[in-house]
This record gives sequence, C-alpha cells and structure tokens, in this order.
Amino acid sequence: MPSRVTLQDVAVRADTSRTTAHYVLTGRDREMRIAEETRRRVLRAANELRYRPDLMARGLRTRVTRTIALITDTIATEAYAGGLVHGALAAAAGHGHLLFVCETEEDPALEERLVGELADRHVDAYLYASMFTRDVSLPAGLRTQRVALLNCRTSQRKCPWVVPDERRGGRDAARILLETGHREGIWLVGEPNEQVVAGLERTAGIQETLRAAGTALAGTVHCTWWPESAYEEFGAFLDGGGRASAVICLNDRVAMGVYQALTARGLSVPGDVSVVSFDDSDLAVWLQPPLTSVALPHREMAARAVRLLLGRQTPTELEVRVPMPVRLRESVRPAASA
Amino acid sequence: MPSRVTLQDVAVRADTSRTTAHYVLTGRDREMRIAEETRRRVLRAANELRYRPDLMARGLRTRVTRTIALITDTIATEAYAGGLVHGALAAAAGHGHLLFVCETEEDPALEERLVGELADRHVDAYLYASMFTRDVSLPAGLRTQRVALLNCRTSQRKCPWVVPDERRGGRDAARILLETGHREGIWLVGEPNEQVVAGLERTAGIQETLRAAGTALAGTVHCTWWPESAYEEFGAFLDGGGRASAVICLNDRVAMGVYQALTARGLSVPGDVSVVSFDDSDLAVWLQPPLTSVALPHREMAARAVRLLLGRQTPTELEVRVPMPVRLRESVRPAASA
DNA sequence: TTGAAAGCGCTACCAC
DNA sequence: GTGGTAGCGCTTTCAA
Repeated sequence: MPSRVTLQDVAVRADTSRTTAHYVLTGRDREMRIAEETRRRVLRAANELRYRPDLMARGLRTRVTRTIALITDTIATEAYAGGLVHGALAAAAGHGHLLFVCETEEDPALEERLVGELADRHVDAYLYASMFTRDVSLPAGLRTQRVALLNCRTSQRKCPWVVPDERRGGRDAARILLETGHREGIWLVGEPNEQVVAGLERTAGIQETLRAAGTALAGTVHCTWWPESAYEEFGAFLDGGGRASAVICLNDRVAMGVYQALTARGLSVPGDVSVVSFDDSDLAVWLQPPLTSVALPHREMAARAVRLLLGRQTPTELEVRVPMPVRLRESVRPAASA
Repeated sequence: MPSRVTLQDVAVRADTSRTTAHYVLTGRDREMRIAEETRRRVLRAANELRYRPDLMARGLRTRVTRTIALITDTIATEAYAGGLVHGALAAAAGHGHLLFVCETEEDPALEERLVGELADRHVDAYLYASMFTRDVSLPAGLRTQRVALLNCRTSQRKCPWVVPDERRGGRDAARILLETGHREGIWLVGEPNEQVVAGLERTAGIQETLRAAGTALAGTVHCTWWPESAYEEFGAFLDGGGRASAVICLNDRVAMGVYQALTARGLSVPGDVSVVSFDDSDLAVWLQPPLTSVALPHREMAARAVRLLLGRQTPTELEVRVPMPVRLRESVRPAASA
C-alpha cells in the first residue's frame, strides 16, 4: 500500500485544515502568512506520517505530471543510443522529472499510437530524437506540444533542436593531422555523398581546414559506414598500390575496418598510417592502438535538450550546436618527413 | 489542447448519461444490457469527437496507470543494455503499457528517490534489472510492489527472476568445438574466478561438456573481460610459446583482444586458431572474420520478464532461464588432424 | 436498461 | 491566517 497517507491525514494530525497543510507543504506558507507554530505542526505531522503527495491526483488538477517522454526511432540497433538515453535520464532526474522512453521503430502507425498514449497520461513535454542526424517530420499529435528535437531538425514547426557541431568536428579532425605535420597523403574513408547530414558536414569541415592550410585530401576511399565494407574497400585500395600517410574515417566502425585491412597486410597504426575518426564510441578505446576520435557528445546533447524543455526562460536560440570533444589517443603520430 | 473531450461531452452528444456512455466505451455494454441503438449512438459520438479517456483521471479512481518502470543500475556504459531496454519497450507496448526508464547509477540514495517518484505516480509494476548477472538487494520501496527481476536474483523476497541459461550456453560453446573435431589444445581466455555469475556458469558448462567427451581444457589464460587485457595476456601467452588449437573467450570483448594479439603476430582466425565466444554483441559481426558467439538473449529476457509482470496468471515457476542462441560464424573451422 | 450522485486526493477560490 | 467548498474526469454503487 503505497501513498496511503493523504493530505487530509496530515491536516488532522496537525490539527488544522487541508488548505493550511497544503500551503505549508507546497512552500507557500510565507506568502499565505501561516503562523510559524502551525507551520511546524504540519511539517512534523507530514514527516511522522511519511506523507507523499499523490502526483496523479495533483496532476488531475494542475495538468502537470512532471514527466517527459523520449521518443526515438530506434534505440537498440545503435550502441550509441545509450548516451542519449543516459543524458536525458540524468537531466530529467535533475529536474525532478521522470522519463518515459518510446521506440517508434520507424513505424508511423506505432508512433501515432504511442504519442496518443503519452498524451492520455498528460506527459508535460517531449524529446523527439533520431539516432542519426536528419530532418524529421513530427507526428501530428506532437504539433501542439512542448517539444525539443534531439539530433534532428524539422521545418514544420518552430521548436528548438540540438545537434552536434559536425562542421567544427570535421575541422578539428583535419587540424589534428595538420598539427602533427600531415599535409600530403591524407585520405578520407567513408561515404560522404550519403543522405546523412553528419557525413556531409564532417567532410565539409575537413576540406575547409585543409584548404585554409593550402592543402587538400589526397582522395576518398568509398565505403559504407560499417567495418566490413571499410575492411574490403580500404583493403582493395591498399592492394591496388594505394598509399596513405594518414586516414580520416567517417566513424569508428569504418576505422575498425581500416585497422583490420592494415594489420592483415602487416601495416601498423600509427607507424605506417595515422588514423583519426569520429564518434568516440566504445570501439575507439578497444582498438589497438586506441583510436583518436572526435566524439559525438550524446549525453551533453540530451542534457541541453532537456534544459531547453524544462528550463525557465524560453530559449532565444532555436538551434543549439554542441561541440564535439576531441579524444586524442595513440593512433596519430607525426608525419615521417616535412 | 489534448484530451479536451470528456466522457460528459460524449454522453451529451449521444443524448444519454455518463454512466451509459462509460459502459459502452469500456466494452461492458453486453454485461449491462445497453440497448444496441444507444450503444451505436455512443460509439458514434465518441468517434466524432475523437474521445480519448483521460488516463490520469481514470487512474485516480482505479489506481492503475498502465505504466511500468524499468529500474537499472547503469545503461550507458554497456552497449548491451540496448537489448534489455528494447525488449522491455516492445513488450510493454504490446501490453498497452508505457515504460518509465530509470538509472540508479549504483547510488542507493538516488535509487530510493527514484523509487519514491515512481510510486508517487502509481506505476503498476517494476522491472528491476542489472547489466550483469548478479545477486541484488531490492530497495525498501519495492518490497511491497509487483516486481520481476531481470538478469539478477535476490534472496530477500519471493519474486520471479529471468536470467540467461549460462550453464547451457557454456555447454554449447564447448560442443561447437567438439563437433568440429577439436579435442586437445582448447584454451579458455578470461577470468572465470570472478565474482560474476556468468563467468562461473559458462566455465562450468564448458568443463562439463568437455569432461563428458573424455577431454578437458588445455588451460586458462587469465585476463579481465576487456580487449586490452586480453590482447596483452593472450599476446604474452603466445610469445611464451603457448599454442592453442581453439580458444573459448568469456565474452566478445575478450575475443577482440585475442584477434588483435593473433593478427599482430601474423596468425589467423580460424586458420591457426578457432575462436568461440559469448554475448554476440555488435563486435561479433564486426570482427574479421565474424565471430561465432553464444548470444545473450537480452530482448527475449526482457520480453519474458514483462510477460511475468503483466501476464494473466501468476507464474508457477519463479526462475526463468532463457536459452542463449548459438550464432555460428566463420571463426571456427575443423581441427587440423584427428 | 438508464441516470443521479458520491468520491479518488489534490488545488484553489472565497468567505470568515 | 484559516477553513469550507467546488471541482479536475473518471468509475461505480444504488435507485428508478
């Protein structure tokens, strides 16, 4: 039997009325000029009875439940997702809110059902997240709700969105190599022509910085963003006589494939080739040697989005670009010669 | 403005009372012998007004909210966690329930606060999960609640728990090698003496099956369950003249380290050494060649736990051991000779 | 068969 | 300063 003690019980035990007990328990005793003596009695009674307000009853009156929902397309397929959920969880808890988590599985019908269920339970606000950065269309039920977009954008509605600063991340990746003396023979591995915003932005940032330094990419090895594809394509590149001084991989999984292709041919990182990557997933520290990677700041992004949702003032800026921290590890070493 | 339409509105439009409307909308029209004509009017009115019952108001009366909570120690550090969350999400949705997700961060104070918050919102039932199999102590607030344990056990209370069938998984891992002709030179890599139940059970299963076949492990290479440690310890083993025909790794991360140690020395999988592992994480398919692994059935476990919680009949069996599916890939090949 | 009315626990208005 | 009282939207008993 949880929450059996009611406000009424507290009032009775404090020998006062529900109203008075209510005011002191909601911290409005000063405002209502409740006698100090009364105040103490109420507080003591509440304590002794271990009173806890029934949030459902309160919500029925106030229409606020102190709950938010994280609606995401898919959580399990991407190991990265953990950061987003974790960040949202921690931030919500910090604001005294609880978090519903939902997965739409990219199914509009399921999505609509879930949004309905959430609304029926009077969720206060929504985090609408995508596992990879892209433009989304908000489900109809969310159009009139308080929403912050996480790792995605929309053109349908004026609502704040939080994304990684991929462009700057790209610049940083290139800068790491320039600072260690790499100028020629820098290859990009991945598929930058993809629909995926991240790829385009990262590539743009890389090229921008390289150009500013008076140099450019030696070329691109095309492959999907998965180890197997990178292993094969980069292996083919090497077998075809391709030679790289440094490689920028569009994510850690691609870097894993590159490592595999290299070691299978007796080449070493960073001895023969320096490697820089993006995401800073678990893989980055598991690879041998550990991989220098520009991190996807998932936790921080989620925290920012929650703050936008629950913070006091409505944000002036609609777009928040969260910096991608650079994690320097042993996969980069100074270029052989000047 | 969501949920603005009330039962009252529907009753008015259907030209009947709230009670009648209520009965037909909750499907108790037959039981209450509501006139077919009335029934139709109510249904039509509800449809036209897009009536949706306010679950908070309903909950205030019935004390059921159709929500469950997943309380977990930590979600972000283990990429595996995704499966558990995903499974719980899908199963809960299947039962028309929404899922609160909480992370206690192994902090008893935070855990207690969260349990309190959940109770204040009248969560119907709880999934108490651990990211690695172990014995847990339930927070006080959960002692009187409907709880199912996920990937953990407790001695404090009689409540159902769901764990992987690690013992059988161990037997299967050994069987895979026996069936491909491996009898001698089978090494275990990992730390089976750990506090972790999984390690002990897996090892026990392996030894059982090997013994039944009249053979035994050639030995154990001790290391923690992380790539780096496995890379170093297994590397040292090889450098010390150690030779293995096949290796059973206590998880995929260990297998990754073993792969790295092998390829760094020009040895190949499965050409020189066959490798079998546990967990079937993302890594297993990313490694080159893809790794044969005995899967941790996280989704299925979560689904089972939800069913125990929400299913009609109270489970007769308190303990559910979920089989670990074997994923055969290219890391095993027949032993060189008989 | 249908309808009036009470009440879940809380908030908030308005008298005293 | 304090205490009735009226709902929030729903369920459910009881009478008609």
